[in-house]
Amino acid sequence: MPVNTDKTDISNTYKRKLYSISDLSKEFDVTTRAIRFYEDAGLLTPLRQGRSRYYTVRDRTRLKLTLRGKRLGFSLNEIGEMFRLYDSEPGEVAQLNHILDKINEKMRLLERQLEDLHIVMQELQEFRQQCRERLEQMSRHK
Amino acid sequence: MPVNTDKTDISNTYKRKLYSISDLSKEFDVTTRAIRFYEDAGLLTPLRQGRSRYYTVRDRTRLKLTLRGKRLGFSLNEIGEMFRLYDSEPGEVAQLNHILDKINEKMRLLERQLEDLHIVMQELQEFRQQCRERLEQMSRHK
DNA sequence: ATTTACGTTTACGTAAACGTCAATTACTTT
DNA sequence: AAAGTAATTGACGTTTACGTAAACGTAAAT
Repeated sequence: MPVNTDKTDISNTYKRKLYSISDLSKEFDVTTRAIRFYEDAGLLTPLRQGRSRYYTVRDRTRLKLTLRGKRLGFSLNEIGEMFRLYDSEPGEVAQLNHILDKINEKMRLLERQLEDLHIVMQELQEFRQQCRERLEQMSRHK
Repeated sequence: MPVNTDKTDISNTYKRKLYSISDLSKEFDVTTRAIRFYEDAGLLTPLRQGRSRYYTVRDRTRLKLTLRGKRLGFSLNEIGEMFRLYDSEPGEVAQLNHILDKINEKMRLLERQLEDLHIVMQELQEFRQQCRERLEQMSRHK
């Protein structure tokens, strides 16, 4: 549940769309330590009211993207790089082409990963099938 | 190129199907250090002729599987676990069912990863499209 | 015979991604 | 006011997966 005390400047300014660190921690099942660590890594930039952190919808989204990236094996640095690409004002043509290169590189990686994934899943299915046949045999053999 | 001196016991016994550490290192583009590390982790069990290591086809396959597993984000321990499952003599029904549970667990993980992969790839494609449209605009604006 | 290439062991180093205290602050509930 | 609850800031510890360097062995090539 979002933080909502309605007396702080911050929550008025941002109209109740703020999350505390434990809100996010619970929602995504990560420790608060990890969340702060992602901040150190430049992935999150929560508002500060004194010492307290308040996370916007944008932060929440970024956290979600971060965790998804991690599940795909990306390092926090790589994830940060993608965020920076996404946020960069694409002023010049050269800049835009550079971003396109980066995107294509990531895509190649992901395509390879997709291949790997299919192979491993198929192998696992075959193995599972073998196990099931073994079980069949044993039960018929009584 | 596989090791083939034809005078050692080992290469006669295993009929020329042996690889040196640098053969594998080159073929799969991993350092020899990494290969030895995988051995320490119990993933490879090369033959020994004195101090030298000789890798069988089985070792080669396992190395390939190891690297694929790594690309999918599995730890060496998890990879080892899968190898052990695969090698285990499925004596009892209980044992077999346990293996099936493990397999199903991995499959769930991989399915989630597949989802993540599709989502990220789609996001990247959209982003790429935006970049291209920007470029179009700029070139027309000349 | 000695360089060159390849391989081995041992051991310490390192980067990433947090975990785990400990000490402190702040709020709120009793 | 006291106690409990949640958050913060260090700071050090830990695990994983190797890198790197030293010191030595072996075998082929010059």
